[in-house]
Amino acid sequence: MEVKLPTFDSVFSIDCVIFGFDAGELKILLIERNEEPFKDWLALPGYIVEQDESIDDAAERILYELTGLRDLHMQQFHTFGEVKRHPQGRVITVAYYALIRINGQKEVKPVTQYAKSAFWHPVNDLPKLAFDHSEIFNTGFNKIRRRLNYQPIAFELLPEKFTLTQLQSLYEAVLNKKLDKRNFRKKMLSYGFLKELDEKQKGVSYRAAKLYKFDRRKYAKIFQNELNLVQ
Amino acid sequence: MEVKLPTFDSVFSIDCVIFGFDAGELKILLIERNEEPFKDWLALPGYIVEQDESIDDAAERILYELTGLRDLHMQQFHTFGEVKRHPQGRVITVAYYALIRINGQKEVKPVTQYAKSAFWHPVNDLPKLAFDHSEIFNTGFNKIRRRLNYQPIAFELLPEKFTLTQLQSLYEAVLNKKLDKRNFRKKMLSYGFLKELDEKQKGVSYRAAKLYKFDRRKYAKIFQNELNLVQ
DNA sequence: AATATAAGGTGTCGAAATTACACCATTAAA
DNA sequence: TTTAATGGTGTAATTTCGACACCTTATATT
Repeated sequence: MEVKLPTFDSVFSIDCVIFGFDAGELKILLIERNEEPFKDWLALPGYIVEQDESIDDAAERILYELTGLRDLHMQQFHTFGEVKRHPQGRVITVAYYALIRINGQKEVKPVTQYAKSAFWHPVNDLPKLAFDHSEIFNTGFNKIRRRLNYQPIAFELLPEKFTLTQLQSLYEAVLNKKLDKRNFRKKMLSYGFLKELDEKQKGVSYRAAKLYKFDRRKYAKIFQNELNLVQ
Repeated sequence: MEVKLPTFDSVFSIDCVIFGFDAGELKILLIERNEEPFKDWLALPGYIVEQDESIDDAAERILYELTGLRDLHMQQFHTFGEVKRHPQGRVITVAYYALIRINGQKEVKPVTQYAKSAFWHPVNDLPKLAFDHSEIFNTGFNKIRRRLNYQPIAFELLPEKFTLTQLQSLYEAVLNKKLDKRNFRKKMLSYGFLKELDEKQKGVSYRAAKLYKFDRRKYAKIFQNELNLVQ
């Protein structure tokens, strides 16, 4: 039996592709929908922009409502405006991405009834998503892959203190290729925006690695004219 | 006396930043508005997206109606969604750019009454534009400056057959800096996507230069993984 | 015919960046 | 004490980058 849905004329909406990095794996945030159409499907967090809020504000609000996450640095990357994207009417969607540290403890949980749940899912082997969200995800993933080379986005995904191996495995996850350890370290250190700490990794069952911090001020100075960080 | 304008709830619109290159100078296409608000002001060509057309289709249609130009390869670059952008109501605008050859003969002329005229204007010394169009232009100019390094956009601005000096002066106009002639030629030729023709420039009062063509197929092969074309 | 003008076209060398490549050191657990 | 796992390091060959100057050719001018 087919459910008859109401229709509407035309709305703006926001969809969010939120990347996290955890246990050497790149993940994105998905929700389980609780409303028709695509009820029970997995989808990107997204909803409708209000009359009196900018799209940037809307992106923050919507992400919060659907996942409980706040104060991310979200950036728009593409607008999807095909006519038949949404079964109920005309929807033009501005897609945003953000990068975030997943600390084991950080729980994600919808604040509204619109989503049943929210959770992290590895970017490899994503299931089919609602609407054209698979396409939106792909577009976003390609964007950050490219931006990795000229913006310090890697550091938003890592904890404040990180090891060079963690940094490298993040690059490898995003670029989807192996990098040479010695060359990677040489290059990263040569930029001068990594601050070596007097601290070591803890709780590992092998030789502990030195911890580093990302020095935002040095970065800003050096990269006024953007460069490629990795080949 | 203040004119009272009608208001509306919310619309999508398109604005176009169309770059052309002529006589060694980079230009964009402006219209003179024929309607309130901002009647008689200069503005980017732009208008409202219809219910039943995709934003890409709308961009093509709107550009045609306001300038008579057709079949450009337009690409979206940013969406502007501040609340107070438009005095009459909420407007979210997807901005597109395109690059085009200005052949002396190619006239631009509005097809609708919405614009009084359309014309090319050098990107240096642009006047203040209607709405937030100055900001839109700046954002677009920065985008193509960056894309110049990894997309063959230069070739869309040049005539089909061009000299290396023309190519270089286009790069110089977009990047806004002088480049070394020998290094530039060495690098461009080394990529292998320029086809040397058996023809020379005509009608110049000095030694005629060889003409080249851009070889799209070779380009596509070489640049599957994008590179920087110029430092 | 001679000259002036304007742009076309070309090569080298040093510096810097990139790449390929392998082994010993350290720590914790078994 | 041994094993397992990762940390951490240097060099040499190659490639790319950037700086740099002069002769050639075509047309216009006298």
